[in-house]
Amino acid sequence: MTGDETTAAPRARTGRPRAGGRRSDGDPRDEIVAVASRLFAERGVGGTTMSEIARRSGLRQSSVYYYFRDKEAILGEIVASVNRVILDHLERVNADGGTAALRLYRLIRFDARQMCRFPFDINEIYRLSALQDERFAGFWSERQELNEAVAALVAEGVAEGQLAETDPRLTALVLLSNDEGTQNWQRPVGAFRQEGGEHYDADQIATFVADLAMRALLRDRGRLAAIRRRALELDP
Amino acid sequence: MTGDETTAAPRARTGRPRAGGRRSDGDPRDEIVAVASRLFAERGVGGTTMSEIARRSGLRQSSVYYYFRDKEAILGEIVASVNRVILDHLERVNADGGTAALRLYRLIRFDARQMCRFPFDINEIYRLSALQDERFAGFWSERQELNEAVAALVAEGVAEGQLAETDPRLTALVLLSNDEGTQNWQRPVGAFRQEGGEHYDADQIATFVADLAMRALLRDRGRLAAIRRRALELDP
DNA sequence: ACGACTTTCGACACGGTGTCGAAACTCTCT
DNA sequence: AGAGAGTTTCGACACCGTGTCGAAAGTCGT
Repeated sequence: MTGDETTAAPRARTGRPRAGGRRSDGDPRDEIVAVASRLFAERGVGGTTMSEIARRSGLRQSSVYYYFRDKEAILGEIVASVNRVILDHLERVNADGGTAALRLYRLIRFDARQMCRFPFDINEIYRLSALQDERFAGFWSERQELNEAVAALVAEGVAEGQLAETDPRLTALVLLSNDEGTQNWQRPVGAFRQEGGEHYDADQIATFVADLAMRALLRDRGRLAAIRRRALELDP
Repeated sequence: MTGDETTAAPRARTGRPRAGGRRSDGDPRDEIVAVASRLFAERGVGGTTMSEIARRSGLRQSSVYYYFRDKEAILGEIVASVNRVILDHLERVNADGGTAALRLYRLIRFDARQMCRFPFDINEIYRLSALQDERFAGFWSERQELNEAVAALVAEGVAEGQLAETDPRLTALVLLSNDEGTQNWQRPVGAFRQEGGEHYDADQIATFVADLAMRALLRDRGRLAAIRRRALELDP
């Protein structure tokens, strides 16, 4: 949103005026993305039509193709930052320091909570983006980066003697799919919810998932309570 | 397949003959299901058209609607027995007896291995079936039955003193989504495969997932090796 | 031979995707 | 002031996939 819109009348827009006289409140691209985000959350990507996105954006169906090549291009825009959030948290966690076990706990708990709160079906996104590797290359390389970071933390914890012997690569895969699995029990909106998660909030679920992971991994499980306490201080 | 096909010429089929002279080798319903299974595994349900199912079944596109109301009806037929397999194993495991921890290990390991080998994307199936609750009610009630059975095993193990204190309901959810997560690392066919799982076979992954689960849950992790050994004897 | 039944097909309506060319404006230059 | 370029939007359309409908083309029984 530029300054124009909040004070004087918005400056004239070039281009053909819209039918029905409705003007965009801002950049049509941003509005399309916002509208599509809500629809993807409610109905999934497959259940959302370009016509509906256009209609709710105040455009005709064909106009959307002026800004986006296709529906997957809109999706790409929306999910471009998904992994960035958890990778930024990883950097923060590593910058804060602490044992590998503490940092791992913080990361897992953060990721699980984010997945609980994530409005989109991550599995649908995985599958759609897997079908178009080139266009979602960034998404996958970031996801791989996260996997490797978790595996590295696990390996570090084992080397420190705080974590018991384990295969770091498989462990990372399991931990991250634990987090993703939470989407099937609790999500802000969406058609599908498996019974069971609705009695808990995102924090409870995330803390539980992180606890269970550390119970599996810690050589001395007596240390879990202290790790949890410290993590909750650092990431309320 | 009836006896007719293997000896004498197949008995005349009523109804309009197929274009191109090709005859069905058996029940057209069964052939449609078989063809659709392969296509759903390769391309996902969403990526499979009724035209392609018809074509590979030797029919015209509209003929498929004579046997199935729509694509989801075919899917329903295919997945009708998915949960039955793991529920049957649960019955077998309970009939065999043994501690709750042993039975839990066997169940988790079996489910994870089944998920590795399952050609379809379980998450796509979840989402498609969630959108049509009435038609997939059986699927969901069986899934819920499995959840409750796992929760009950966990509760029993805690009561026996073999498993450490935990929330049985959340634990069941985590364990089963561990199993499902394996689909993203290894599956017989399918477009999507997250890097990491390809170096392991289904047995290795399943045993690892079961091990990690028990490491989290067992009060005395020293018992894990004996449980694993016993489980591998019972379920090679 | 005829009618009932079954299985299959062709034609079609409808909805969704995506393209194309033009409408309807703004802006700049002469 | 007018012309041309550019931008944004729209209408029309081709194509594809779903799903329906009525008829074709058989078999079977009376």
